[in-house]
Amino acid sequence: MTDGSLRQELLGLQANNPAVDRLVEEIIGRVADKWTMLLIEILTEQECCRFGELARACTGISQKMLTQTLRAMERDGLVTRKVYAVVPPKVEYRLTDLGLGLSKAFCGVWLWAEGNLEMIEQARRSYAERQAAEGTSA
Amino acid sequence: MTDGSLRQELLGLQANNPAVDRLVEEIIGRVADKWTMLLIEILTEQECCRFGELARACTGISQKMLTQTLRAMERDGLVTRKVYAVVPPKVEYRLTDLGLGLSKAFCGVWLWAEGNLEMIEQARRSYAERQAAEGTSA
DNA sequence: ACCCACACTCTCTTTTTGGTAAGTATAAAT
DNA sequence: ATTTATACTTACCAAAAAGAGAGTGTGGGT
Repeated sequence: MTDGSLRQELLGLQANNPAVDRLVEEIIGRVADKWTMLLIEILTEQECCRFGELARACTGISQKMLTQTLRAMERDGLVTRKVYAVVPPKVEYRLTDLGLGLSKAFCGVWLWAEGNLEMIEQARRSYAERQAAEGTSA
Repeated sequence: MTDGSLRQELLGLQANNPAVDRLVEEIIGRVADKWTMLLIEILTEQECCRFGELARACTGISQKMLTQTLRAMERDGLVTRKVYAVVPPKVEYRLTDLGLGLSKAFCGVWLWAEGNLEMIEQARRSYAERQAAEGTSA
């Protein structure tokens, strides 16, 4: 248990291929940002959304970021974008199977965060205390 | 299957408490960045690392970002920081149980990314093609 | 004739992020 | 006396990200 066996065991896949690793890191960096995760969650809860619905559901997002994030997700094959040739315009977004798979994968992280909220907050408090203590003694 | 049952089923926890949701989002935003994920991976592979070892293992990171990320991780209770009062200085970092839990949670995302690399790259190619096609016709 | 939807797009400005490089402390080695 | 090693910290600067807000196209309602 002192070596890399845990990750290997958990991953159970190819031995560290540096090229694959780099790609994986790039994809995770791309995909693991706040808005992407939020949009995935929203689209998991309600599978078909229009642009405006997403804007309302995704509190605090700007139009710009919404468009940008959705485009990136479309590019990566996480969502489909269906444009209706009507006026006023109508566009529907929904997760692809790929996107749904990512949603499930993220679920573990959500669970962890939900389950450990208290511990994290406590860690922060005690860190702050330690800092304060150092401040007074130093 | 048309409503939010999937997430509820997968999460199986409290009904959407907005305050909790916001905290969870904040924590995920904090924790799901490139360097944090990389450091967690490194510290999962080798449970005890000195600052310099991390710097070497985490290719491309600057001292500044390394210190910054490690401090944030310490603050959130993901790593412990053990300082030896020697000269030259010696500091050892290792994951806490909380950090190890997050490592496992991230594992699902790594697996997803590794397992779907090909699909993502293909999605990107076909998106690029569609863009190019629109460019010529429009 | 005019305004409203809706889903953007564009420009401009502010904020945040991250890199570089230099500085710090100190004991041991040369 | 000078250098070396280590783990930082600080100051400065460039680049990238994100927000605000106005503009766009068009068919239908008034």
